[in-house]
Amino acid sequence: MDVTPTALLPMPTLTEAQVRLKPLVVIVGPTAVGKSRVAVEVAKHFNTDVLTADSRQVYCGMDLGTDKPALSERQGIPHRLIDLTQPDEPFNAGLYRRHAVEAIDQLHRARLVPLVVGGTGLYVRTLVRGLCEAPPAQPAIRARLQAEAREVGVERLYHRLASVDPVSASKLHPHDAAKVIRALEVHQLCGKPISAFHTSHAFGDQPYRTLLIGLDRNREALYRRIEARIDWQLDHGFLDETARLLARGYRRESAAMKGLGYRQAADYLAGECDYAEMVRRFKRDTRRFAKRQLTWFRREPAVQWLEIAESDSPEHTAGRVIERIDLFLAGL
RNA sequence: GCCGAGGUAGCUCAGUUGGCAGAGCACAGCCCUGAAAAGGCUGGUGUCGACAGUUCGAUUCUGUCCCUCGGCA
Repeated sequence: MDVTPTALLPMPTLTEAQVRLKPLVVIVGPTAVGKSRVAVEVAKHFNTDVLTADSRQVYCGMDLGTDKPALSERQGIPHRLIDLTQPDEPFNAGLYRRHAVEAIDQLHRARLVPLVVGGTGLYVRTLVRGLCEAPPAQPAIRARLQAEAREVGVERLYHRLASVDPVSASKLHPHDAAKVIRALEVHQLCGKPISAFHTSHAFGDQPYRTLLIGLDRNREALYRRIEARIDWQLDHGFLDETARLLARGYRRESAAMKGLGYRQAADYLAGECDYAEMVRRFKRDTRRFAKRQLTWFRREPAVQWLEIAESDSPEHTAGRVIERIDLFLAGL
């Protein structure tokens, strides 16, 4: 960090009393709403880092397709919780939480406001409301359950779940392979139903004093931005990035390569659809994803929503966010 | 102007031997506790081009008109 005369650069650090309350500011919103640009401005103002909450930006080498901010866009602001692992390594909400808690802790020790920005609802929730103590995924067990689902059908697994954990079964749809498998996995690992962990935890932790800000735009405008961004990515080497990852041996079935865009691009590169169809699916699936994100965040309690108008600059939106944060800090 | 074909959901179309219409895509809503950019669920009233006639009843039959697309002039 450069040594700058404090008269020119105010350093709004937290007081000891504020730090003790463990404040946390989180900016959420659908993909392409403009979170990253705003976050950099906000981070500059508070002289803090940007902590991303993005399940895809954690992978090294997946840059363009995950809309990872380029170095120039970061404007000297450290971005953390990016590039944490390789695309063939398992990553999950629990690992994210561990990394994030550590980063937040460091910022608190420096008496700075931790600023989390991201679109992965579950990851944000693990910070804001904690994560239950159920055992983490165990690759061997999971692989076996997946194979079984493929061979005999998910319904059979669902039926088994209904006998060992009727509570979970009643909450899941028999076709929801991912969650049925996870529930069976937990039961196999520790003999306890995952529903027991969920019930006792109930997202009841409150490790931080949190301010949640949601950014949104008019739906049509958001969709236009999504499509424009995808066109830009395709014009700037997204297919090359995908080809490079495939060439390095990352399989199409891996969690990382099943991400938006990579999946469609890999299908196209394998000759399974033409270019126009690939673009169509990439855009459509991204629109649908943005919708799911909004459903999730709408349900998250206490989100303060800010609607961004087409004519608003990132600086303007950042100004509105900073106002909310100032109010929040003043109330601590 | 004449001859064809057609006008049904945002789009492409199916259909009703006359009984208040249905698929795909698009879209909308929802669920989610270590795969979460993943995974799953739900949703179709639309002047069936307009008007008139026949009929108990017309989107379906008849007539006129309007529009679209071909072909011929």
